[in-house]
Amino acid sequence: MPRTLPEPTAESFDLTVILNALADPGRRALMTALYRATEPIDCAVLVEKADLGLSNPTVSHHYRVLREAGLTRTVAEGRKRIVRVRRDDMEARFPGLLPAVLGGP
Amino acid sequence: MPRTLPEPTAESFDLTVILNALADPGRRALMTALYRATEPIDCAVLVEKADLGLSNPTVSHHYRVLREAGLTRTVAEGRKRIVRVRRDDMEARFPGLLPAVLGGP
DNA sequence: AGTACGATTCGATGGACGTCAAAGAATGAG
DNA sequence: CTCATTCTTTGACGTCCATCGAATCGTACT
Repeated sequence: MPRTLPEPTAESFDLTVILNALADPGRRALMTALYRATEPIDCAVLVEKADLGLSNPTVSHHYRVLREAGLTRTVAEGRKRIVRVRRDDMEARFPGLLPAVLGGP
Repeated sequence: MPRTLPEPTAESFDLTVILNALADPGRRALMTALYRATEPIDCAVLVEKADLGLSNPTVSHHYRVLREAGLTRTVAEGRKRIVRVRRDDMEARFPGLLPAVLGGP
C-alpha cells in the first residue's frame, strides 16, 4: 500500500528553500542523477548511481530536505522508497530553473 | 582612477558557491534589483532600492559574497562602488540560471 | 513469532554562516 | 593639512547545518 510522504504544494514553494536545497553538492548530485532518470527510481539504487561517500542517516536527511523543498516526490512502497522529480510543479513555479541548475533540458 | 575589485574568472565559477550566494534572501533581493537595472549602479543607491533592513557591514559582506561568486563586478570609483551583473559570463557558464532565479529574461 | 533488512529518528559534534558594534582605511571638502 | 563621511575589515556572538553512531521503527521473509 503506497504512501506518499509529506510534501509542500506547488503554490507554497519557497525559492530560498529550493536554492538552499540545491546549494549542497551531495543533494545536487542526487538531484542530477534523479533528473536524468525518466522513471521513478528506488532511493537505494539512486544513491548508488550518485556515488556519494555519505552515511545512511545523512543520505536520508538529504532526501528529506529535497522532498520538503518540493523538488522531489517520495512514495513508500513496503521497505523501499520510490522517488521522482516534481518536474511539472517546478516548471510551473520556476520555469527553467532545474534545467539551468542540473544541466540539459 | 577606477579599480576593479577582485573577482573569479568565468572558467572558475563554482555552481555550489553561486547557489549559496543566491540562496540568501537579502543577497537575492540585491541581485534582483541589480538585475533589473540595465546600467551599472552605485551600491548605495542599489541598497536603497532593495530596501533591506540590514546594517552597513552586513550589506558590504553580501556584496562581497556576490562578487566572489562571480555574479557581480564591482568597480571602485573614488568613494563610490559601481556594481553590475556579469550577465555574459553567467550566461556562458550557466545558461538560463539568472533569468530562472531572478525572474524575467 | 522471530529474524533480517532498509529507512528514519535521536543526540552530539564540528564547522559554516548571518549579523552587528567597533575599529580601520580611503576619499572628498574646507 | 585636517577633518568628516563612507565603505570595509575585524572580532565576537548566536544560530543553523551537515555529518555520523546508535537506537528505533516498519516491513518482508522464514
